[in-house]
Amino acid sequence: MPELPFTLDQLRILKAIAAQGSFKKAADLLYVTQPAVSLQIQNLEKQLEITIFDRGGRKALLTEAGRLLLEYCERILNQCDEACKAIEDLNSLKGGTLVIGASQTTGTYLMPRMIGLFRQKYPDVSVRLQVHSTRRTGWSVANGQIDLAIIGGQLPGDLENLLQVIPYATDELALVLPSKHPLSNKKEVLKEDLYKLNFVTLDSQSTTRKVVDKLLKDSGLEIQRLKIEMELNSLEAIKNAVQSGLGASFLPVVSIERELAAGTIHKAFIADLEVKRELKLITNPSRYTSRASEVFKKNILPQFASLESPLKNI
Amino acid sequence: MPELPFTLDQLRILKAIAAQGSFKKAADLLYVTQPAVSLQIQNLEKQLEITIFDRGGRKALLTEAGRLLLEYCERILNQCDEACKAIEDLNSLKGGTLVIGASQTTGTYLMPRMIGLFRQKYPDVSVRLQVHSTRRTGWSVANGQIDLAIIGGQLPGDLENLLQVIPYATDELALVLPSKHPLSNKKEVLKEDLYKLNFVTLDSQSTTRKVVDKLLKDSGLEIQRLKIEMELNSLEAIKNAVQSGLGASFLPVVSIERELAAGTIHKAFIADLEVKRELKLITNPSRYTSRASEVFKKNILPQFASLESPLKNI
DNA sequence: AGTCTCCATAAATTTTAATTATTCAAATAA
DNA sequence: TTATTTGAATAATTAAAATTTATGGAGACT
Repeated sequence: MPELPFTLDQLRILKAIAAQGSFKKAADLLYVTQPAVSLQIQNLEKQLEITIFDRGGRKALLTEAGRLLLEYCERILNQCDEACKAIEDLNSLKGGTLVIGASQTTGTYLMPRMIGLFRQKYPDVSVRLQVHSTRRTGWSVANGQIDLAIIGGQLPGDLENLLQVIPYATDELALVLPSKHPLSNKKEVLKEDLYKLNFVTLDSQSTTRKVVDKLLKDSGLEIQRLKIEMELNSLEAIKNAVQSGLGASFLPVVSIERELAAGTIHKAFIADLEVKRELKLITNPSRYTSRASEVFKKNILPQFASLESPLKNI
Repeated sequence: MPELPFTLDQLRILKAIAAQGSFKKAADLLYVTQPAVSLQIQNLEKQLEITIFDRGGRKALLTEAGRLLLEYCERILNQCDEACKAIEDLNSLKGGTLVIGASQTTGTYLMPRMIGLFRQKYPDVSVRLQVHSTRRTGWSVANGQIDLAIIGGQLPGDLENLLQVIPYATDELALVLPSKHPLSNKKEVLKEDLYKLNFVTLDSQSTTRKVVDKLLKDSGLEIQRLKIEMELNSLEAIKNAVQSGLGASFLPVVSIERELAAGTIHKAFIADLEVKRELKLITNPSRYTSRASEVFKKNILPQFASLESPLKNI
């Protein structure tokens, strides 16, 4: 590693003298005294073993070496200014990238709206959405590949206390029926009715499926008595299956808003059962938080938060 | 004038850490202690209001802002290195330009050889030769447009004591005759013989002409008695005229070497007269002396110097 | 748990840079 | 010419900044 033979301050002084044609004027311009300027240039000349200025007459004139150095000087100082600007832009969210993680469900039905809102406010920050399993998403947050993530399931225990997990909204997992199903006419269904239904479910690897199973079990249902007609690995496929009358399912309400509005699918109310899960924001507290990530958490997410979410208090 | 938000040292440290992945290793690399590195990065982060490194785990990882800054950092440091190299080259004569002034005579017959020798030794220094009148050459040296000059005449009085004038060689102004001229057979001619000759001379503006006139006058000749056949403004033209038998002339020996060797022109020895002028190096002592100029004066010129020249003692 | 590595922090020291005051030299003006 | 002004160099002092030594704490590896 070679020593640096000059400092940016010296270059700045050099540039000022060259522009002003005088040590004194340069000193005034830089708000320092004239000897400060003289000494710095002397140091510079000593270190580079060159003479930079001809101080003969009234004006300080550049020597050949001086002109050469000045060229580089201007280039270097310009680069410095540019660097500053780029950093400022990053600070003021006029640049940079926000990397968001999400599970299949949140990534498909929730994130597009959130990201849309964010981009509307900060059009100069580019956003990258990575949809992966809850597990993998968690790890990405842990090792910094992802700035923040929204998940609907449970993190592996080891990650749970490594990361900051903030529930910000509840997502109902609604019992949905084909619109021409007999139960669709009832005002509400009972737990017992569930055993009579054929279910189309997500495959058992899925986080959402696990959540549903756990919630049903916790509320006293014997899930092994539920009849599973088929297992699919896509919510869209399940929605189609339900609409075709193949069976019932528990689906996140966020994923069926359009179908409910169109009436092609029926959402049943269960008298004595509420299947709800929490949507959580996960971040890595032991890592640097980008300004964009900060803003997303503070300004965007609360607009999607339930009333009881801690985010509402920010 | 904006303040500089960082120093080159900080950038150097940043680069080292990024390369080594560790504050400590960077410190070792730069031969400083680890806290020095830590503090500088902290200052940098404070001044730019960004976080540059994620110091969570075993390795120090760049944040987004850090990566951005590093890009500029590398560019800036590269420019610095380049600047150093350019300066070094200039110091070691691997670049730069030497501007030499000369009068017509020296410029035509002497400088090409000198410059040839210089370029042979320092092929990376480009040389610019400016041939002008002695007067104009003198002024160019005075105001720094020319690094050094070789002249054969007298400088205007005001320049004389402003510039450094070093006689480095004597140049004989030989009496030359057509080879078939009757006097060419004599071993030597006398002053008196000059009055019988027809002269072809430089025009009266020329420095060389003035020098010749002055020298002849000083040695007791009545120059108005000398018959001037014609006045030309080019040495080459005069040489041709002499070779064609049109008359005699006083010419610098340096300008007729080829013709003497070929025998197409005759150089007469005058018994009681030596017409010699001094060739002088002129420089401006109150101005910066480039390395190239220094070297030219110390290494090249002495090879063309007469024994009694002060340059021989360097 | 224990050890090791790495980074942060604090206090002291050293180094560097800036200021004030003064001198010197050249350019301008009387 | 001499006096005055202006710009730069120098010296001594003061102020600021970076570096070091010493120490503490947190995470990683055994």
